[in-house]
Formats: sequence, structure tokens, C-alpha cells
Amino acid sequence: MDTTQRTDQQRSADRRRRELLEAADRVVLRDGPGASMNAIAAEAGITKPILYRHFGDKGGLYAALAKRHTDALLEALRAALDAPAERRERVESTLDTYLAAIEARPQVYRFLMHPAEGGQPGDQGFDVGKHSAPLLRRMGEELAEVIEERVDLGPGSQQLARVWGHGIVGMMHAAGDWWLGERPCPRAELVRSLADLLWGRLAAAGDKIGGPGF
Amino acid sequence: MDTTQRTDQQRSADRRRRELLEAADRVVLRDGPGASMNAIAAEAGITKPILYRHFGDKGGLYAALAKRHTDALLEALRAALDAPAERRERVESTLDTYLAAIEARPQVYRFLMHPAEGGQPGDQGFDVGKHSAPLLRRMGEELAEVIEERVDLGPGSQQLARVWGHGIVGMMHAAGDWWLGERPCPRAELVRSLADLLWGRLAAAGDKIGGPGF
DNA sequence: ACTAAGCTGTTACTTGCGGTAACTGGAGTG
DNA sequence: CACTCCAGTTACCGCAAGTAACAGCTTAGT
Repeated sequence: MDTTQRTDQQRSADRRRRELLEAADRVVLRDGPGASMNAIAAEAGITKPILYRHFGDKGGLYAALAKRHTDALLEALRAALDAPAERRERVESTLDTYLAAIEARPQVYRFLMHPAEGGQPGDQGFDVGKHSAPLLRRMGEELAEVIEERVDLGPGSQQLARVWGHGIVGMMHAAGDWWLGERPCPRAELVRSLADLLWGRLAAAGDKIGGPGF
Repeated sequence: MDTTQRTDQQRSADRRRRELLEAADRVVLRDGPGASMNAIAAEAGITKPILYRHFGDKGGLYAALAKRHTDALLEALRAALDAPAERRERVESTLDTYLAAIEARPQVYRFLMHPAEGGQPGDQGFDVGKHSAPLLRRMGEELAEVIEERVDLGPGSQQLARVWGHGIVGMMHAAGDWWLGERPCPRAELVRSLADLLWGRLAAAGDKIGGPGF
């Protein structure tokens, strides 16, 4: 027996797991994030307990599912973040990468960020909250690292970089979410507007009429 | 019959509704957002169907509950936003108001923003997603209005103001969420860091060592 | 005073989900 | 051939949302 056999089993288990995840992906993208375990199992051509053997509980499946997309997105963002270019260009490219991703696959995005939507009444969502947050947190932490590592911020730089990392990610996320819902302008314009904000245009702008402006 | 009688009934109904909401508030703050309708009804000293008569479904109760806190918070933010002071001071005051609010009542905050957490396995959360978003959206829109109304942004100012409104709110939210979880620094420092970010300090800072920084 | 609404409240039920226990059939190994 | 693993199944439990259908009290109409 042994190592070879074990690896064989493990391989087949891993393959199965991937198949299950792909099936789950299809269902979630079709039925929205409120898809039931039964539905996912049916799509995969099997029944519930198998899902539970592989993923523990619904949160586990959700986590595994989210991890795939999350990792892919983070990879893309890292690339944009590490590209050789000036800071402004790099910021814009990162923003654009993120926005292009959520624009290209809004279903995935809504699953990651706003699970437990789009269901009929009586719908109970996934095990929300433990997974959408992590994506934003991870993005924030990664951005913080890059900032701290490349930008000279003087004393207290680490703290500052983390605040900024999470703050910028939140800005990107909220603006992207709103933009995705209303599509008030082309992507490039949104990117430029956000970069302008980060570049201090709010502080530089003059007051409009009476009294001190915001 | 009629108006007088109706008003009487309506008054008593409204009072009842308020009592129910207060009971729901207590339960949600005690048990987390996963509280069951049964538990809420029990806290109010009555049983489920009454809740359903008053609020339609769980989403309705949730919405009503969220609206109270949301309105209160927005009121406070409006005050900070409209105070007579310079722009930077006003921005800091608004940030501080928001952060003070979530710091003072983190349970309420988590209920508004991250419902469907803190439950045991098998817990199905509230009807998430339809309510946490609205708060952020409303804040974003209000901020956008204030910006557009007071800051001179040249052509395309309305679009730009909305982008910034949602972006800034998202920044505040994400940074606040992270800060509330880790408490890495006093509130005042967070406020200053975020204001610095909005004031373009990221753009102004120099690169650290090799190559163009972020 | 008696009945008819109309309110608040109840108990008891249905439905549908997440999650689990216990059984079934087939493939490899002495 | 017996024995052990597995993938897989059916059938079930618990629990929460939501819904009848019924019970009592207050109030109005005649």
C-alpha cells in the first residue's frame, strides 16, 4: 500500500473536490448566492452528504468557493501593484484591474461581496460575513504592505500604511459597488476620479459660494 | 366611526410598534443579528404572528430596526457636515462622528453592517444585503450632495462629487471596520491618518528605496 | 341589552433548509 | 472467500420562517 496508494486516493479526492466546486460555481452563478446545498449536490450529480464530507459545512464550501475567486483577483491586483511604473499610473492600473474584474463578472462579485441577496422570500443566505470581509481585509493588508514597503512616510509609517491600505481598498470597493449598480460613467472616468481624490484634489479645490466648503 | 377612532387605533398601533422595535433591539443587541423571530417575540412578551402582522416579514422588521439607527447616525453626520468650520476641520469632525458612533455601540454597528454574523452553526442570518448597503449608499449620496454644493470642482462636478461621496464613505467604512476589530490606535490618530490620505499625502510622499514607489 | 365588527393575541401547523446517522454496494487485499 | 475501506444513498432530526384558524376583549350600531 502506502504512499502511492494514499496519493492516488488523495488525487482522486482532490479531483472530485474540484468538480464539486465547479458545479457549485455554476449553481451559485445561476441561482444566486442563496442556492441550497441540495441544488448544488444535484448539479454535481450527487447528494448532500458528500458535499458535507468534502467541505464540512456550508461555510466550508462557501469559503473554498470564495477562495478560488479571491486568489485569482488578488493575483491580478498584485501584478498591477508590482508593475514597473510611476505611482499614479500604478494606482490607476490597480483600480482599473479591480473594476474591470467586477465589471467582467458581476455575478461572482456579488457572490463574494453581497452573499445572501437575490433570493426569493424565505431565502436564507449563505453563512455570510465570514468571507466577504476576508477578501477586503486581505486586499487592505496587501496594499498596506506595498505602501509601507515603497512609500516613505516617516515615523509611524506602518500604522499609517495600514490605515491607508484599508481605507483605499474600502474606497475602491464602495465606489465600485455603486458604479456597478448605476453605471453612471465609463470605467476610465471612474478610475481617474478616484485617483484624483487620492491625489488631493478635494483639498486643493476651492469653495463654491458662501462660507467655507466641505 | 372614523377619523377619531382610526387615529386612536393607529396611535396605539404605533406605540405597540415602537415597543416591539425596542424589544427587538434588545434581543438583537444581546443575541447578535441571528436572533430568531421567536426570541424577539418572547422578549416583547408576545408571540410570532403579531410580529408578522406588524412588520410583514423578517426583512420588514429588520428594515424598521435598521432605519432607526440609520436615521440617527445620518442626523449626527449631517450636523458635523454642516458645522461652520474649514473644510479640513469639517472632514475630520465628520470622520470622528462616524467613528465615535461605531465605537460607542459596536453591536449596533455590526448589526447594521454585518448582519448574519455571530450565530452558531446552522444559524441563518437576517435577510441581509438589502439593508446594510442602503446605509452606505445613503451616506454616500448625502456626502455627494454636500460636496457638490460646496466645493468648486469645475465641469462634470456632479459626477465627480458622487464618485467621491461614495468613495470617501467607503474609505471611512472600511477603515472603521478594520480599526474596530483591531483597535491599533486611538481614534484621533485614525481620523488624522484618513484626513491626511484625503489631503493628498500619499501623492506627496517620496519613494522609499529602489524604483518608483506605489 | 344584544349582536356584529375589528382588534390583539393565542396554539398548532406547514414548508424548507442545514446537517447527520445509518445503511448499501463495489473495489482492492490477506 | 471474508474483510475492510470508501463513495454514495435514503431517511431522518432540529430549527427557523411564515401561516392558518381559532379565542377573547373592546367598541359601535340598532
